[in-house]
Amino acid sequence: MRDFLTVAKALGDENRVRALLALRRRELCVCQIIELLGLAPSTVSKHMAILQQARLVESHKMGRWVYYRAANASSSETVAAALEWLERSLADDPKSREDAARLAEILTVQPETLCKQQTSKK
Amino acid sequence: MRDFLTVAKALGDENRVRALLALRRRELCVCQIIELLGLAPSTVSKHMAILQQARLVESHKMGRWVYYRAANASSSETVAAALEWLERSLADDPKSREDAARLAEILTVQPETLCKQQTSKK
DNA sequence: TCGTTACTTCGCCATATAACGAAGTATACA
DNA sequence: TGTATACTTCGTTATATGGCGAAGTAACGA
Repeated sequence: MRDFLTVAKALGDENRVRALLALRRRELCVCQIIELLGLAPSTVSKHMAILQQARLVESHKMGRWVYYRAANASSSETVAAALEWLERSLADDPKSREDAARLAEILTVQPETLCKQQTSKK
Repeated sequence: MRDFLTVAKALGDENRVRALLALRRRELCVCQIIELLGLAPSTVSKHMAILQQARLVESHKMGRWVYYRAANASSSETVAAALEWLERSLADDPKSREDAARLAEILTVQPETLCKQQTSKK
């Protein structure tokens, strides 16, 4: 029950759902998710921690970069079924398509360049 | 996206999930749900309104009694998939079983008697 | 080794949510 | 035609959540 509620709460925020949808196939580093969502780094970091707590995403560190990806199907029944629900409900969502297009643009820039752009914006 | 978030938020509260699980097969009037959850009538009414807003439950009025039941599968894809997720994740949940046993007791009492007991408790 | 970079944690604020009791609404029954 | 009943709506309070910037941590690079 607790696991279910943790997952449901994690899926109750639009920005987390957008991040999760973007992470369905490819993995992304935090600065790419920041760019996609247009939120402060600290906010995105918190969102990713909540998704990870719910086991909806996994992360690994490569040097200075932290990469996140959606959990694979062999995780818990609750998580697997939740990701199916997400897929069935939002695969064709307009916002999801919009984000996919924006993500394609973001991916043309090297993560390193992207991060430097973000710091210079301040 | 909005529908998905409304459903996810509705599923993010333990009392609402417990009510929804109880309503999977049989319909219940509000006083029976009040008895099951042990919450104030106004609180239960609000929870049911949130579930109904998300289209996870339907209601109909019979005299003074309002009956709720889980939405049927022919509702939206989002709702149908959400109810499957719930089923797959929590069918065997300990709390769910406990509630099922408690519900069996509650159902031995006529709703009318149950409601009167509740008002007399004040 | 000392800065820069990429991310996280902390502290704060504004808003959202869950809980209750009191008051309101609608329906049965005397 | 009241009065009791079953539920909902309203108003309030305590806590949870999402947002940010500042400060902290870990890793690369000059």
